[in-house]
Amino acid sequence: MRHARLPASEEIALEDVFHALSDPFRLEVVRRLAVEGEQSCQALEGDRPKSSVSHHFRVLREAGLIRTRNKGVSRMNALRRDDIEQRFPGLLACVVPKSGG
Amino acid sequence: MRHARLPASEEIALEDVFHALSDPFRLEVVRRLAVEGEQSCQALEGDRPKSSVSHHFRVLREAGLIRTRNKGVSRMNALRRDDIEQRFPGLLACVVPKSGG
DNA sequence: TCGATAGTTCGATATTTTTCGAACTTTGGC
DNA sequence: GCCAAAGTTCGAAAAATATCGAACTATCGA
Repeated sequence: MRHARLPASEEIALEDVFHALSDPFRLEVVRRLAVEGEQSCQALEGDRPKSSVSHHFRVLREAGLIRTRNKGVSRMNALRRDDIEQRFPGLLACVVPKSGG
Repeated sequence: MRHARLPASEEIALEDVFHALSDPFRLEVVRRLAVEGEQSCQALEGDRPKSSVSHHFRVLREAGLIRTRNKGVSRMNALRRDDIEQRFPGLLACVVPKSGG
């Protein structure tokens, strides 16, 4: 299983982040990861076939928004909060519902 | 000349804003409007033909990012700073170079 | 090792965007 | 009214994305 490339924090490009977040499904995924923490792809798929879900997670990963690790038979996706905050301070706050504040 | 619709502040959709800003040319336009203030389309066109420039300004307008008014023979485009800030506080700060502060 | 589960990759098709020329509209100046 | 300048709109062609099934990979448990 070849893993898709993960940009370093400094390499995250604003255009790519915006493109990734311009899709309603992906925006919702990011919001849920922000609120609920690390999740498997399956936990966030709607009715979509898995190839479509996988595609959207890949876009998020390549944009630098999420990181994926193996956990048993599934893969857990986590928002790269600190990396994003460091690179584009305040961006996440615009995206996620105000989280306990 | 039928004017493209301009969403009210409350109608501005985050997906649309992100889509509008995911294009390098449009992102640059927004940055320049932020720094230099109101500009004609011509002042910001690169080498592009005017139909292409017009298209990009329309995307920005329909996303709710800019407002356009007639000024003599040209049209001046202004960033909808307050509307955007009201709807998505902090978003513009992620996009524009830190402006004296 | 076999089967099941969770994702990924590939390939083809569909949809959306972008690009650009040509024709058109609006405004200003003569 | 006529011409030029600045944009807009239309239409067609090119490019980028999204969708989805099928085949493939990796991990767990029996």
